[in-house]
Amino acid sequence: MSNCYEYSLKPPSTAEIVSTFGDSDLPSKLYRAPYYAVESDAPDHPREYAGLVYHLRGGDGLDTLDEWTSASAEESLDIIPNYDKASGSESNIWGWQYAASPPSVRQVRRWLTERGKRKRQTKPKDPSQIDGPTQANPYGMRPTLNPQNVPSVRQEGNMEVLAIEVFAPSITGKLPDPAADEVVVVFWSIYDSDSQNINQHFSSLCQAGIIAVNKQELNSRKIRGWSLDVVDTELELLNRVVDIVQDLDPDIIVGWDVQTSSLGYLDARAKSYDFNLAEQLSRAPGRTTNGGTDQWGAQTTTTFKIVGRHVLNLWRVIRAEQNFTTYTFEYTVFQILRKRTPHYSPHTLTSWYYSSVPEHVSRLLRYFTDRTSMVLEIIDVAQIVTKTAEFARIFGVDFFSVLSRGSQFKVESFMFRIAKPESFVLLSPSRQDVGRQNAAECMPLIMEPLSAFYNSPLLVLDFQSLYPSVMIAYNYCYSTCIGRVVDFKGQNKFGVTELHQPPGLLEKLKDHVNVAPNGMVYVKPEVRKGLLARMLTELLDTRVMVKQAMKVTKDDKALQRVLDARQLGLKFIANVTYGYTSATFSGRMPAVEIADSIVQSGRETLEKAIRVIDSTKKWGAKVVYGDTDSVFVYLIGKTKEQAFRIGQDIADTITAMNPAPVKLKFEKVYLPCVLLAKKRYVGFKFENPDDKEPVFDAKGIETVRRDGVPAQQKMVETCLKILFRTQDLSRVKEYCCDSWSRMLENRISPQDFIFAKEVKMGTYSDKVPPPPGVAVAARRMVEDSGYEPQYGERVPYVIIRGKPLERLVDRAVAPEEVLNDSHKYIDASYYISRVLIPPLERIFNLVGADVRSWYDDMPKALRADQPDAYLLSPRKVLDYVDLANRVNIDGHFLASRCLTCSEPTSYGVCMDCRTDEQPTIARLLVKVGKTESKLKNVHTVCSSCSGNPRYRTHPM
DNA sequence: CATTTATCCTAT
DNA sequence: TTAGATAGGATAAATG
Repeated sequence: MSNCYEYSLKPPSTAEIVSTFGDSDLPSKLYRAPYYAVESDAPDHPREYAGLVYHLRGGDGLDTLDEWTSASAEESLDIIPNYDKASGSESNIWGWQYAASPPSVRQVRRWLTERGKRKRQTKPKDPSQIDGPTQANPYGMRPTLNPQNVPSVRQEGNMEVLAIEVFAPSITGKLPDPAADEVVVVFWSIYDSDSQNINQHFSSLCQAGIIAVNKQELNSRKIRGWSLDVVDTELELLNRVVDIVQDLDPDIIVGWDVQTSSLGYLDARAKSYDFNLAEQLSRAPGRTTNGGTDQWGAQTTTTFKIVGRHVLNLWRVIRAEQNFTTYTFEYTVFQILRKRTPHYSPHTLTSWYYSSVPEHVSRLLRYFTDRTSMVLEIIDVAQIVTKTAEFARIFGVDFFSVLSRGSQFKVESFMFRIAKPESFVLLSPSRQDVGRQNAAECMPLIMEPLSAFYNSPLLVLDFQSLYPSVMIAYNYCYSTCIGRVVDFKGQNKFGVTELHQPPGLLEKLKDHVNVAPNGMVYVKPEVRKGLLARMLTELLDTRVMVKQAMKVTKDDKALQRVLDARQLGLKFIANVTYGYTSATFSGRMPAVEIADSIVQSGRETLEKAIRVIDSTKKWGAKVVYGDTDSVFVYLIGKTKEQAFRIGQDIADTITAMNPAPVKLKFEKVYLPCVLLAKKRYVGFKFENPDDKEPVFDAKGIETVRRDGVPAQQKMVETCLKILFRTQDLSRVKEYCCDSWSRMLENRISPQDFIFAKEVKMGTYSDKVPPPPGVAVAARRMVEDSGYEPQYGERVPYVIIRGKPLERLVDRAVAPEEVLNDSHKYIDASYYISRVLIPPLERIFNLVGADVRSWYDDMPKALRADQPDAYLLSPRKVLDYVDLANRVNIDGHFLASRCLTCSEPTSYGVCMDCRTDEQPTIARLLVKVGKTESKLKNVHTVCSSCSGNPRYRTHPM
């Protein structure tokens, strides 16, 4: 390790744990925490802080230790092992010290008795790496932040990742139920997440195996690259899994879904043998952190935890990282690995397992081995481990906290590293204190846009990191505020506390203060540079350095990835620091007054910029929209080239008007563009003057939202493109009418009409009908008790034709139902009237077209048998009930014609054709072939047309 | 027919 | 125990 601040992200090995804590007294929680503080005024729940122990009193049995009630911060530090008070170094705490959270009474006692006896193991210090400010390092930043000081690729920093998937046949054909269905095969694969590996072929880095319960057909089937291990019983199989985990000793265990399959299923099975899997797999034998209900884990990461190893629930990791319309394994594989993978129902898999055809068994094994290695491949391609590890280093928190904890924890951890050398102690308000804060009074500026179609260049400029810049420029911080200009309600409240400044302070400092627009007074940097300003300056500067480093190391792919992750981590902290001050609901140390100062200053900065732009004659510009930190400037009658010049001029002028580092950046030119509403606009984007082809760029509208259907996204985008390219409304109309008639004739792919929205079971009000996705999921739960959507899972559904006035919820069904039930039809008129027309109407109203009339005026022949409930009043709909019923009956007959000879029948293939087998089969095969090639064609056309892989159909 | 409530998802 | 913020648009369905 190159410097003393380097610490590993890997959990400790069993040997290390035992050598640190001894066999008999392992801490209950081995996740590495930097160090802990016990707060003084929340006796019920001492809260851990990534920082100093500054008071040790009350709470968690510690109240028996009377002598500590009056302990000063200085004294308290002594009880932390290896804390070197003289130098302020905590090097060993950052090393392999693992702390329980919070320290037990026993642990504190032991620290007490061992104090003094303990031999300190501080490493010799390199002067450039001392925490305190030096000339080279004026703010005493951790060397970790300096890209030059950190070896970008560590010799032993890589982690071993083990993927586990399991197969349990289910007799019922439903999802396997851990209470009844035994696990018969376990698949595992391990790889080394070293970022140096990117040039090697992925499969060459893996080692993999299958553990199967003895079965004749299975024993003879081999999969290349996978060792086969045969056992006699399920219990033996579980023991083999434990052996393998202990033997390979991975740092991370992963499954696509570790709650209901993979490890979660194994754990549930293990319970029936009274066998604690988590305990067996752990690195601290006999320890587990599981038990009880862990709602938080279930909703964010995983409830299954193993002491000493990280358990990743891959779908949740992906959900947090990527914006997908669904998070099925198949869809994720397609999006990330760019390949297709089939999905088989538990019923099919089970039938393969019991099949006597050897091919079936092979197929089953192949399916799962592929799945297991793809889990690792996703982790590799999406850079999950390396990215998370880099974030952990930047934030100064442990690996798992990067995934499991919120932004406050990370800001705090980072802030503390700046606060400590300054001898600042963060206060720790109680929930009540936080709740008693004043209400926020300031709001960002969001202009009402001049909604229109803009045919001349529209400039977009935004202030780069406005809030962090404001904090730096005006020195807004906890540590620089000296109160209000005028007392509020007779009090001088500041955040969660009361300010008691010495009398005469303001007089003394009156030439050295900034007064924020909300009436708070802050000292200028020459008096004291604020903690937040200091931290943000470092963050932004370091980020610039990292970005520069990226430019000069273009050839080193591994390094690029690390640097990119580092840059993103820095950006993250800078962006959420404002949020930390304004976290009024759950805040750990919020201060509304600071948040208000920032917001109001930001607002005034923007307002001033707008005034200047509007009033500067030479630009001939008009501000038509602005949101928080951005301005949209219309340059009527100017060319694209002029626009780029003026844009740069505006940016420079406004930047020069503002204190550093506030900077207005010229972002892009839209030509043409549509402003629809606040936070909703779309245009053809040019980022450079010499860009030839514009990029379709939309914000807030249906094309970028995930609560519509693919057809809606495609149609809105295509119509907009036609409008932008040709400005010919008749072409748009032609396209729309064409699409609608195809829908009415049912010449559509159901794929394009699937909604998929998040479902959060257990959070819904029972006063109103549930959202459609919830109703669909609930119905499926009745059918298959094993099925319960995970918290936040996106449940797909389509809307089918139903009786008029039937509620939408009752017409929402799972997509498979439409495919499997010939009486169910996608409700084309619902989709047209309620899903497709409204967004188009909003857009084309602005150019004077009436989209709905296009539909109303369409040749009605096609729609004669479908009264359109959405065009009628509810009363009139009732008149149509009879007709609708007839239509339904008619539809029934129409759909039920023999597939080969077209004679009416209700059996798919009529009895006559059934008896005449050979020609029927031949005809059916021809039909299947034709239909398949048709479908393939459609897919090709579809994807080539949209050009966006996101809209390509995928296996469900 | 307008307003309110519940829900979802996005912009900044 | 955990948990950045607010503003805003949109739909469905109940309510006044």
